Amino acid sequence: MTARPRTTKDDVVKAAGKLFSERGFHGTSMRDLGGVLGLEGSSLYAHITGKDQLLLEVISRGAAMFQGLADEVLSSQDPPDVKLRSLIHGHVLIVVDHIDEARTFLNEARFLPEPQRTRVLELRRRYQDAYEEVIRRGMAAGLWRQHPPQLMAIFILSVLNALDRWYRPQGLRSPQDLAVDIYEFVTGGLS
Amino acid sequence: MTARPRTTKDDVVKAAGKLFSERGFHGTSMRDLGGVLGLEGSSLYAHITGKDQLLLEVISRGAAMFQGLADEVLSSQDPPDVKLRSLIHGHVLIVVDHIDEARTFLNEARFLPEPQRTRVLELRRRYQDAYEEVIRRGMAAGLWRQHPPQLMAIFILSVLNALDRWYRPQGLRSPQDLAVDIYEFVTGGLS
DNA sequence: CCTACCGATCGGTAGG
DNA sequence: CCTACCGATCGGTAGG
Repeated sequence: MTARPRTTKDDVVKAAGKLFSERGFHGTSMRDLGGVLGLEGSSLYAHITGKDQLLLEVISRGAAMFQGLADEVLSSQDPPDVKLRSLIHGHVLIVVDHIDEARTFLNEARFLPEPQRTRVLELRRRYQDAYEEVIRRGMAAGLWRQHPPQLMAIFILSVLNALDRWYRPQGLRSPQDLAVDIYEFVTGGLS
Repeated sequence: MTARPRTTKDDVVKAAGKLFSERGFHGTSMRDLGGVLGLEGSSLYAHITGKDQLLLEVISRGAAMFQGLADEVLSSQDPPDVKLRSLIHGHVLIVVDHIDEARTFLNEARFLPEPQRTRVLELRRRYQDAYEEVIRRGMAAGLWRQHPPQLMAIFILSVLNALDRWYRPQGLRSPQDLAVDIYEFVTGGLS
């Protein structure tokens, strides 16, 4: 009655994200990955061409979510403070809902072969630029005190990017509450 | 005339810190490490008993510096705001002056075998508790607005622990300036 | 998707 | 600190 389970490429990429984020890229073997999927390590090569490609695939998923958020917020007509609020809320939700891809994107990109490594670092830079731009406009509009926008962007992203290190789903605070707390904390620093 | 260079255990631990922090523990082989010291990989075992022990040694150096800072600040008679300022300045200086050990302590501890791994995580917890305690006392003294102290400690440490990801010695900002910027940013969030 | 296997590399040891 | 080496494991391929 129940459909026979069949491993798809999506299953492989998801499982790889979990292992890469927990044990690191170099701490994960193809046999480990096969093991959690109930396959031999060599069988994975029916779905992918190599371990490096698998890493790129996981990281690209993470990158796409953050870039999608930045594009959406930047193209809106909201004032800068609302935009910053949207960036923070969106970022928290991405980390909460897709923690493996987010962690791999943030922590394992350095193990990508060139030129992919450089490309991913550029994507992270573009994401940071989105924050910087919103902050700059908010200061220009008199919403926040004057500070170096680049430094403020780094500080805000420091708080957001550390989320994956301590966030636990069973925690008392909902993702929404957490986003509000972070927004208030960082705008306190901007005021 | 010049003394013959001779590799000491300290050289080995320092070089290991550099490689572990740059390439990760599992991305560094004993032969890699020997290579940067001008030795064969097998020669390293005259100085150490194993790769795991080497990781513990690097991490212990990082842990000791942070714990030393926390002990010193907590035992002082300064008011909470001065204590927080001292913690932040001390933390910045540790990261700036000993970035390899700090990064390895922060990022590679999960690869330690048990029970060392748990012990190091407890040290990190104790370090966070120091921040929490200072924040709690500052709030009780009316220096800062009431917020959950644990959450504030996490946010402040998020900014501090992200330092190793972007700090560059050739940057325009001196470590002292940076510490002031961080203090103002996070106390803005506390006010 | 498995079996059988490849050459390369891993952490580590023996003996000097 | 090196040479010579160990068994284990690595990413990956051939063939079915």
